[in-house]
Amino acid sequence: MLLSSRQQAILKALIEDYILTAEPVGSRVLAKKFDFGLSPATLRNEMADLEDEGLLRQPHTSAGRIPSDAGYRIFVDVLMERVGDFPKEDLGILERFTFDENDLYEILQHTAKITAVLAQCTAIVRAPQQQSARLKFVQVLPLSAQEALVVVVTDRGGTLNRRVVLPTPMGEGEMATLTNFLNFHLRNQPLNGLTAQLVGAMCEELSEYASVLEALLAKIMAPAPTQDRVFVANASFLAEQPEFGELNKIRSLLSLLERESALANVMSQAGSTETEIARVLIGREIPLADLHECSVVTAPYSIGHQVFGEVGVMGPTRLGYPRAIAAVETMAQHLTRTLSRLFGYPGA
Amino acid sequence: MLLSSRQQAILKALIEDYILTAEPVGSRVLAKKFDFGLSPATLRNEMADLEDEGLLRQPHTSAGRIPSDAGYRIFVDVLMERVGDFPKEDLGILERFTFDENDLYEILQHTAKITAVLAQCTAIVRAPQQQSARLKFVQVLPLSAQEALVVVVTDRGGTLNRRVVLPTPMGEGEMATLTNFLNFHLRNQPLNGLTAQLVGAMCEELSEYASVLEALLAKIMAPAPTQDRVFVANASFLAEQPEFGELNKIRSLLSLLERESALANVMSQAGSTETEIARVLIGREIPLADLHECSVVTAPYSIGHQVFGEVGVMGPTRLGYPRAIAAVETMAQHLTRTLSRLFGYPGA
DNA sequence: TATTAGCACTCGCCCACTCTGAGTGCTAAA
DNA sequence: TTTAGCACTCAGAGTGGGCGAGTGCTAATA
Repeated sequence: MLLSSRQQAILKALIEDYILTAEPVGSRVLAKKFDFGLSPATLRNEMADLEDEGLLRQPHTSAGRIPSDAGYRIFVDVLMERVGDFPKEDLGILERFTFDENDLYEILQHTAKITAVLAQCTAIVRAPQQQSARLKFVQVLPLSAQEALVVVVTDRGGTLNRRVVLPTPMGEGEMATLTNFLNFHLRNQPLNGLTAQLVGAMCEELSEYASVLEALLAKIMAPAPTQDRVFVANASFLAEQPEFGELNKIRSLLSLLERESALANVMSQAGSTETEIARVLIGREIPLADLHECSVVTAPYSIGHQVFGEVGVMGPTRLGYPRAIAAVETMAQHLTRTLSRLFGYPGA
Repeated sequence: MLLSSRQQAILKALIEDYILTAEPVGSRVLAKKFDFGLSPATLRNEMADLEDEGLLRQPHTSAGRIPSDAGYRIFVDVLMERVGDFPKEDLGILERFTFDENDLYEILQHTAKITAVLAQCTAIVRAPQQQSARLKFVQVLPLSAQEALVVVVTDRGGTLNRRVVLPTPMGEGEMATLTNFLNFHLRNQPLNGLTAQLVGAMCEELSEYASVLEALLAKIMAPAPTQDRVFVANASFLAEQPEFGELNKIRSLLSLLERESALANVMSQAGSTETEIARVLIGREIPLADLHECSVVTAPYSIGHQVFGEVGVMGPTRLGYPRAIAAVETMAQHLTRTLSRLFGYPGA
């Protein structure tokens, strides 16, 4: 199953042509477009061999060849030329977004959009549930004597703002005291780890404010969205692809894109373990029947050395892999940098 | 152009059948399904009259009739029976979402999802740009000696959290002073109304903190997303509709759903002036060619007596109008209540 | 031995054609 | 005013032939 360098060249050319045209590639066009110095007949023989190896297949007898999943795999692993950096005008898009101003989810949504533009296909960004996030900082702000705003900052970049109706009126000084008390006890605690026991202990310690504390802690512990959040951009790209010309396929893909948990699953399973390095899943390698004709490319991003989520793109197996990989890695890096700058507190 | 009550009954029955089946309705099925006590021949005559009035049309000679935009218009304005309340199990969905815990955008996203379930079609929720929002409250929190978190609460329910690198280190006491100073000057100011002049005056007044103030104010004024934000749910519903069986139509609709500004336009123009009252736009009434085969139903929601955005649904002109209207109005009410509770400060 | 030209063969696609059935409009009778 | 009957229309499904792209095989060639 070792390919001669000529076979490699043919396979590479054929795949690149098919990625561009979406048309099965015949021996004649292959000979004409690429200068192998070989006749169509010779190419036919080589192509037949490649088909025997399982790297190409024919949609039907009188059609040209298209790559199989295995063919794409070799293309991605061995044959393909990685693209270097994106041209300036593309990266200019990055600058147009002032990430600094926005909150985590807006940043991720923007990232998805930019990734879609760079990779020229559908983009997906996953942010994991904030369940196990740890509290970095909490502050109780007076809105009125009866109401307070609780601001919680987590080590995952999340900021929760929650409104609490106070059981008893309180002054600003009391709230400041409470803030100090809460920070002392809760800093570095996981949000979902605030057990009834801990709450009880705290209420006991500051028994005069027990009822207020209980109200506050209830809000702080209140579960963030229990699901992973997933941001999709340029979904309509999928509808443009000729391989999804059948209505059923489009429909199943569209509805999949709306099932966030399924998407999150794919993303987290597809992600490589190495941060900011792309991993490619091709066709049936994806453990989800709806995506057996698709490929996904994902790269994890991180905050403070901990993988935080993935930037990914998705398209038919006939995907512009070099571009997709570059886009996904570039954006994962960018995201890691941005998030670390914004949320990576020195003490973390 | 006055319709006899018999014509009205026929028109109503025909539209209701068409909404259910998506098949052109012929005289035979009409006679069979509904008990008019009339023969198909008589119905044919009436249907021909209704067609002359422009309320029905034939896709082709040998097909049944389908409603025209004008026909739907009469159906919606006159004929249709409004649905009362949703059954308990449907409204149960509402309760499952604990709106209280989430921030504005999450609430709106949830609202879109629930609306889609209730109306059984694609849902859209618009939140207008926060440009003209007024500052209700600002607080500077110390993250470290070098960094602060600025929390801005607006009268539109938005909470902005922005990280500021301080030009000079500051203690907590100083930050508290700054917070007081900022609140005194900025309360009730529109965020986009912080002119250079005002900034200058403030810096002059507190000249010792001029550089810090400038950094803080730059962050506070930094534009929120300049576009309206739009939340879409159940987009795949559109792909399921037989009237969008052609790929081109699906594609144009999908790409439209991704152009937030265009959507926001439609929503804001379609919105009625009366809050929580649905307005229906049918087919070519929508000033956007891509939607000439669609209908949208929208109802504005508000915070503190000011219209804030719209809850809407969208589908083919063959839309379940009664359900759609009820869903949209229910959710607009719910949203108004929720947002007023969460963000409608007494002082507003 | 590797390559190439030639040729018969396969098969999807397109087009024209027919047939069928649903639904109509019109006319004449009830 | 309503209805039965009938001729007519037309989309859609099904059929069959021609076209063309592309193949595999064989025999000739370098």
